Amino acid sequence: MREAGVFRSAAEQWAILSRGIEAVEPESEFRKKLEKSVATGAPLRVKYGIDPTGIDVHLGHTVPLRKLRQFQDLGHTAQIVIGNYTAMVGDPSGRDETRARLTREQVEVNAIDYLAQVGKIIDLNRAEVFRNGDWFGQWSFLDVLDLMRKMTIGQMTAREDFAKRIKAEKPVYLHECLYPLMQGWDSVEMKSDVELGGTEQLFSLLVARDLQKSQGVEPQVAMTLPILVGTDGTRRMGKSLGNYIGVAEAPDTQFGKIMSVPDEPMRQYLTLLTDLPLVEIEALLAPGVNPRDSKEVLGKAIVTQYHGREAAEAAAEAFRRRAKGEDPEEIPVISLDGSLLDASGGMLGPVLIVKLGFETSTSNARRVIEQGGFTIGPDRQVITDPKALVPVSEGLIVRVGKRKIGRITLS
RNA sequence: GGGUGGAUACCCAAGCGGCCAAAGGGACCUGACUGUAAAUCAGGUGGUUCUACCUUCGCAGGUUCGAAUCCUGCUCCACCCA
Repeated sequence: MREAGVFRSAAEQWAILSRGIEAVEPESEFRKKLEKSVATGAPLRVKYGIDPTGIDVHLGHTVPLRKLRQFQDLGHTAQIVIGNYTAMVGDPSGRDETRARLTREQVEVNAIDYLAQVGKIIDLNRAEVFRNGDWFGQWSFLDVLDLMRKMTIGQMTAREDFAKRIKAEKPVYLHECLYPLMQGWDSVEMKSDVELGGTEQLFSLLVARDLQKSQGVEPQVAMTLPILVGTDGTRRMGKSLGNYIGVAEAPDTQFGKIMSVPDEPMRQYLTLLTDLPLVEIEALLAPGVNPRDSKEVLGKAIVTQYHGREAAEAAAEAFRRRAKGEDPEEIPVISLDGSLLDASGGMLGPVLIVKLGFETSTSNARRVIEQGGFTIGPDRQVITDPKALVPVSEGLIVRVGKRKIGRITLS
């Protein structure tokens, strides 16, 4: 941590801050702000907005958050704004569908949960936290109209995401048009110098400049970061797409998901999600290096950030065992109601699988059995007949597929 | 306000009276293989007391031996005209 008013040179800061970014608009203004900050000893206020719409902060969110942390480490002020009011509007950015509206209560619960997760990356003790309901909640309809007159339909519909939806004959609601204006107004209230966001946020980030100028506030610069692709390697990481890795997820899950990411986005992941020096990253990506080994380095680096080095090593080890077909060191114990067994201590396979929570329907469990994905005991006896009675005993090890495993304890 | 087109399983999207639990793609699951929970290949994916039965094609009714498919009303969406 640095003392307030003590900064590295603007050039040094630029070298650190420009890593992995998509763009800074306008760049010259940003350099000037840095220089001015060094000269006057006044830290820059760097804003990052979060919509408390869900509860899982994933690696995609950490890209701007990690950048914000870099600013913090250089002595600047992190400004987190919780869009508790805008969440009730729904951000259209990068979306081809309208977002659902959330209730006040949901938003507040989410906000608190969010901050807890964000705290893994940002030092919240040194950050300013805002809620935009603090100002929007006070507004009258007249204020809203005043805000709306700052932009035209033409400007609005020029946005790619809206244009796309219009072309696809999908609805664009008026309230969604208000979103960038509201987000921009946050910057007016917060007097932000820099705002971070994904590339799809560029429009909103620039709207803020106009609003700030109109209110006599020094305009912010927009720093955009690449959109992280998800574990499928093609689409953006997102909760609704089911291709995300959450910061709150278990070490094994995080590690496993990293290993399942296709080879292509490796460079992006290494650059944006780790602090590894760029030369080391190039070495990991060099031809001849087994991508599996590079992914292991990446996986460990990421799990370490959220769970510590020890957990990362353990996750890597557990993964290796699984890959070799060995059982994990610790097999979870699952209790089973003994009265469900018949007189000879047997149970139908599909029923057993559902009772253990490995599948949600007996039909599904039946299919898994027919496909040879169900084994029992230390010698991994394969059961392929869904009608066969499985002899259940205390301590029996049951496996479904490659990842689901449990040791039965009767109760 | 008028007109036209549309609403199908997790998502996209065929089907337009019986052969439809509903083509195809994505996603997911299982198996084989391996560089791994990559890639590739094969199979599977509404539910159940499973060679049968039950529930599903925006919602509610109706016609018919029989409807996702035809008719009526309703809800929602897009586009065109005003």
